[in-house]
Amino acid sequence: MVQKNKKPPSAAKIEAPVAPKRRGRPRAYEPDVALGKALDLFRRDGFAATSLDDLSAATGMNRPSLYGAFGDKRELYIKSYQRYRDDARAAMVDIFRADAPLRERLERIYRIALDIYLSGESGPRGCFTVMTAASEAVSDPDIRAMVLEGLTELDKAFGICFRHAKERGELPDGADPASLAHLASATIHTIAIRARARVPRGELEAIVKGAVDVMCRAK
Amino acid sequence: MVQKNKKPPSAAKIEAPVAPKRRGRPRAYEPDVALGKALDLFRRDGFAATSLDDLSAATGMNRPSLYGAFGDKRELYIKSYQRYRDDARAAMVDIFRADAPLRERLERIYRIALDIYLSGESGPRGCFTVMTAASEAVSDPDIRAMVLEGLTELDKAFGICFRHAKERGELPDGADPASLAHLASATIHTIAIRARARVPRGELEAIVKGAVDVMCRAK
DNA sequence: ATTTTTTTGTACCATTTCGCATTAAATTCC
DNA sequence: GGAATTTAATGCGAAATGGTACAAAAAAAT
Repeated sequence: MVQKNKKPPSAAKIEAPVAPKRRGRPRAYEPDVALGKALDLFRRDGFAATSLDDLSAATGMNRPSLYGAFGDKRELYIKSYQRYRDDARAAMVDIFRADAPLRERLERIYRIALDIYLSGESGPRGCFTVMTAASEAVSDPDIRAMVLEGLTELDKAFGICFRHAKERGELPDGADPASLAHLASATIHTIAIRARARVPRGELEAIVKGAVDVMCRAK
Repeated sequence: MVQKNKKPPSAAKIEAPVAPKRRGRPRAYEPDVALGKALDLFRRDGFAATSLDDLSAATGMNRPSLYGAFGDKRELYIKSYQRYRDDARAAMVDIFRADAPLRERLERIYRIALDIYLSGESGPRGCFTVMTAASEAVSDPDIRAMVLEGLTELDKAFGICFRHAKERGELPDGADPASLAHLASATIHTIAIRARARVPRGELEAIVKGAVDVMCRAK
């Protein structure tokens, strides 16, 4: 039995949006929730320390199903990271777009960030980028590209915030939006790291408050 | 043959400082340089991805010798981390102690930090704490304690800097040394992460310059 | 009912991993 | 020179790892 083409050539244009009425045995998992479980594991333990057995147990999928659905371990890791970035972006994009005073926007962003970093039953989960992706970035060009993309995306979003605030007169003329944006990103990074060391939320919030004060002081 | 006491009880007070004239076969390695090699590996690949074979090859010691000299993998990791922290502290302590203007002190600290993070033949090595230790910190209390200690130590050192600067009138009365210290640490953290993503030194220096400008602006 | 298609479940394989047991080598003390 | 002692070197072994082959199962299509 030679199976050569993965997609039947006849079904070229038909793209069922809801219930594609798949042909064979139905899958016993939902890809989205499975990917979420994999993401949790990778985020907690990193790439190397997460075994396929762990992933299999957490997702409820056996190894061949995992492989068929997401590819090998590295592909699953990358898909998990993409998922993480999508979720984080979705949680922040509204705030970045919103037309609110600078301080309020910053406070809301950092509140979301703390929620992301501190959630998790078995300890704070930290930030995927900072905790594991940055480590892989040195040796893996694809992951490195994703990390760089994420870093500059955050810088840019903060940059728009500060430029906007400056135009509105919330910042002094001498203020440099790009530098402030880097400081805002740096504050994200430092709380991600500290969260991982189990620094309690109150302390992290104090650090954030101090940073916001410095970044917003229009003196 | 039962060997029970590791040290001969008779040599209680004698502590030869230079050449102890050891009794058996001389070791073929220097513990210090071997630990340095192990540190390089752990820093590059993290705990899980570094195998004892890798460590054995890099140090030139075979596995049992490694084991005898440093204990198991986790102990070696911890000793490597201690070594890293000692080196980093030694490289910075003079600058922190020095009595120089704030801006100059900060610039020198960041120059050292960049040197540490960007050195290495096979890509930038980044910061041990940020790259691998913070990941282990969630599950390993000992490593967590070391990470926390390192974080607060840096915060405190910067804090002294800023308090000192404020007393000297280099900062406005409204400036909060503690908040500025956290921002200074955050800048360390952000360049450590970016270095790992192979952001070139020039960009990192620009980020540092902007951060220093914000932290030093005495307006 | 039979065929086709897709997924599941079990089991397996080659490799790697950590740790240690054992023997050989090199040095000091007597 | 020989005993004692410390280290090096080889290699074993049990367990874990990433990946896959293969057959059974569950659905649609004919």
